[in-house]
Amino acid sequence: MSTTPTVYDVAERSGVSIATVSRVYRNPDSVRETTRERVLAAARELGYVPSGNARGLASRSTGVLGLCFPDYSDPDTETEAAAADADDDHAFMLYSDQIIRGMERAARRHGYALLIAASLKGGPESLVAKVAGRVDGFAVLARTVPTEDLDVISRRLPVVMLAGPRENDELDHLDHIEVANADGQRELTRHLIEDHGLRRLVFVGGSKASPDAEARFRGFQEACRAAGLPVREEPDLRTEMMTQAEGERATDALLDRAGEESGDGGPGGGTVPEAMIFANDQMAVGALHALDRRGVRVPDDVAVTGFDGIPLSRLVRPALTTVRQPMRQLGEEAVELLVRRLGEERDGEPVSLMLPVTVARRASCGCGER
Amino acid sequence: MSTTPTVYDVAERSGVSIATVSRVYRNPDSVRETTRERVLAAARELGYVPSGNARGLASRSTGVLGLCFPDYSDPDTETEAAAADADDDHAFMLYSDQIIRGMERAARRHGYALLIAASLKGGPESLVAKVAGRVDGFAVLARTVPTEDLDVISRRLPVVMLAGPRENDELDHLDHIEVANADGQRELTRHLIEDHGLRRLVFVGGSKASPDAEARFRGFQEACRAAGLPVREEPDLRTEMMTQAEGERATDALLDRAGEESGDGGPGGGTVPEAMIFANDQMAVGALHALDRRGVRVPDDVAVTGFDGIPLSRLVRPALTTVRQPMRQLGEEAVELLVRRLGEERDGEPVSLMLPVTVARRASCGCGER
DNA sequence: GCCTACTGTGAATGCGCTTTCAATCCGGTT
DNA sequence: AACCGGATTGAAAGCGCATTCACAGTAGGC
Repeated sequence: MSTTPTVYDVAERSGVSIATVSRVYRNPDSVRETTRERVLAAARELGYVPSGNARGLASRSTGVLGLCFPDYSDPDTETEAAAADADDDHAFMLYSDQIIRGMERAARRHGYALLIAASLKGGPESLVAKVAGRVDGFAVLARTVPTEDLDVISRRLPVVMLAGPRENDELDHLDHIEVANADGQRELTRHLIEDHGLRRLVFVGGSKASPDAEARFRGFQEACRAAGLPVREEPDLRTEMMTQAEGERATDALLDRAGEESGDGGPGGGTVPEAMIFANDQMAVGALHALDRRGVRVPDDVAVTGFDGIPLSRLVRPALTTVRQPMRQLGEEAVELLVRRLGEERDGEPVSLMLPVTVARRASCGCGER
Repeated sequence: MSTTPTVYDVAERSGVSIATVSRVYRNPDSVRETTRERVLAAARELGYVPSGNARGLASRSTGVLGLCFPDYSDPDTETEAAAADADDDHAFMLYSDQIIRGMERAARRHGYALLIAASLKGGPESLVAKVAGRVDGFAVLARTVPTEDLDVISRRLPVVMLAGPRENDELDHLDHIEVANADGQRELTRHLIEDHGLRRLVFVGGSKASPDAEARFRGFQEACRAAGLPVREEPDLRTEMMTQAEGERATDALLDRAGEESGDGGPGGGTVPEAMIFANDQMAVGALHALDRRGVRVPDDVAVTGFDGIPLSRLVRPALTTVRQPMRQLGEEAVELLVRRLGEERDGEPVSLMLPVTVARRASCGCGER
């Protein structure tokens, strides 16, 4: 590893010019076979590997696409987490993992590599500079990068925003891909109401800061309205995090509340819900635990639904009825869009895709096997 | 996006030289505050983002680490898989996902970004060139990159090999991190023998091509030898793939065989095993299905164990006793090692780490909750 | 009021490769 | 034997930034 060989070394050793060496790698057919062999042999002997940087600099393109996503987990809990191997942590990760996987695959198909970087909350623009400067284009999970930075960067290279609604008008020139949260929740709710004849529904949402959760709640509202059920202004319960633990807690809270109310004489055994609708799978799984613990049977006593379609959702018993999010596809679409932006459609109207979701009817609502 | 601004543009606009612009980004404190502000303002107005390529070229380092791992899934099954969302596929991915996650985190801690690239089987050196040229160092999952290429590349930048034993002598100058497969399986087997008093064990391994599976089998052999049990030369059964489906099939085969043998009068109810030991969790989970189907109770009638500690392993019922592989840690260690190689310990004896594993005693062997 | 010691900044060079543009080579022609 | 068109190859000019090295200011010290 004394001094890394360059085109010059290879050129000298094989008795050609550096231009020819370059051509051997870039466009092999334009070099006579005998020459090519000679160059490749020299390269092999020298241990030559073309410098991506020099290549990129000279050709003004890196062949790399990027992805910025939120940090996996709290740095604080890191040491404990390593041992504890927390469930929530695991499930959370799948979210971005799926996107990574989708992007990686699509990127490879187009001959790109994938650069990934999680943004730590505090870290300012180091992330941005690091990634933005080394890629031909990249995708950002909503709320990962400060709007201001995005604004600057998007002037230099294509950026596509993933999930979450357009944040504000400043960024509406960016391409954007989201998932049909509202549609999915509406359809799922409709299913519960019409196909299962359930009426007393409760919706457990996340914080207002989660655009996904909010969109889902809107879908819920729409379904209620369409069915002529009372439409509430707010979720029956909000949680700060959308974790299993919170879902469990929320369930306890709801059932306790219902118990008290029916205890003091509600209207006809009253307020115990027939269906508990959670804004994501994590919470729904937590709810299943809580219900199991309290001896409430699912779906016989109460139906439970989630949202996301994480793998865990169909491993639990009863398998969770949910809305499957095409996260992998989201990643793939992001790449397709970027590639298009890097090709013919350099400019052109900003695109805004909404990926369709599908309702997975499983046991926890009374459908499916078991 | 007409023409992307460069240092020159920023320099001109802010009335300084390009050297000063560069300093503002590289070493802000060396520039007077008023000047710095002026430069940053100009940069913002212009939408300037430093070119990672130019930076890397000039400073001979990229600030990026790489990871090469095997392709996620068959390209053939891609379209079906998207819909089918195959379980095996999912679980397999977790393997590399965990490593990615570990590397990403550690890399970020050290100020590096992570470049990932799955290697397609056919693709020749494109992968190598693509990644190797753009990173300061990288990790390779065993058998992902042709030995020959690795040899060339490792002369240019640090490479650490993950999992799998050293392949052969040619590569023994590479750093190498593996997981204590044999130790783990030995300890797990010892547990079954000594703590549960089980004697009639069967081991289901994978193909000989899997070094991990082979190492695990060795651990099994050692435990048998230590306990004075008969030591077999080969696993009781080998499967081609190590999937759930195969595990299920293998289980059927074993039980059918045992049934026949005891049917024709084996010695005392004889050859039905007391414990079925699988070389990985996937197969063990498949086995649980098969056993459930056949009405064989676990762990009462037979104990079952896996290896890997995939999340699924503790979601199944009964929860699977297994050996937990620290994949995330593996990723982190890889980065630590690379960083060290890029720092003080540029050269020095090749390191070979073996990460300790821990046995997770759960219900499927008769331990644990439930 | 001249000299030393810094602090900030600019000029210039090169990192390793791609990419015209032009020169050279080749076999076949006239 | 001079000539021609395409196939190969070379020469040279950057790509955008980091980094000496040297040079202006500016203080502080005598």
